[in-house]
Amino acid sequence: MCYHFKQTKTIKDLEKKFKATIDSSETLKPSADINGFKYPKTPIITNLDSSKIQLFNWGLVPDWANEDWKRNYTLNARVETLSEKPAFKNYTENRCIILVDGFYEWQHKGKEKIKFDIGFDNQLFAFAGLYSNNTYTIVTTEAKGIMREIHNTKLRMPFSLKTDDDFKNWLNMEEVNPQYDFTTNQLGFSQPTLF
DNA sequence: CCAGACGTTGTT
DNA sequence: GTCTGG
DNA sequence: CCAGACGTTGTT
DNA sequence: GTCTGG
Repeated sequence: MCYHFKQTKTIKDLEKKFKATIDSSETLKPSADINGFKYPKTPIITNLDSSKIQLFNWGLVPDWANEDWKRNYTLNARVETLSEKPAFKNYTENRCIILVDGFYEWQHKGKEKIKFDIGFDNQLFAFAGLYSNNTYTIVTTEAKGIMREIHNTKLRMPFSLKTDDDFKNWLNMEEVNPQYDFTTNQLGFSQPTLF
């Protein structure tokens, strides 16, 4: 799963990395602590117009949902069942990528929980996502590589995209595999990295 | 048949 | 809106 | 979809 | 076996 990530880069950095422009009327708030449970607006790119960076709210709300829709439960979407779930099946072609430079997971060690900052050397990358109206969900997949050590209870990780081809393939419904050669940074302890 | 769900798996 | 548990 | 009913209508 | 309430 993925409920906490960071997007600390500037508009200029985003535009350069993703070869897209952001509408100046939008207010981008770089943050090292983006919490899904607050349904924040964060930068994404949709397959409708990949030349534009837009700000959508995290937590997908289906068209038919009423006002008490629990967005907590649509922060993530399992890639294995996207086309089966009522909340997601209509949106499997509403592809988007979520622009980030890292995310957080807590490794369980006995009773302790150790926080990790995970990414690709703090460089911008993206999560695979789906959107409905102005909301999105982050697609998750089975944990691989180092994520199996860190997210050692649920064994899930965000479906991460790193290269221009990855971005394009996800948006165009082409085959794409998640990247998982993450760099990690243990927070709150002396040693900066593990493994 | 229809009311109720529809989703994921948290650190605080 | 569609699916499903009861 | 499946567990559970599936019957009648007495007074003792 | 078939119907139906939940």
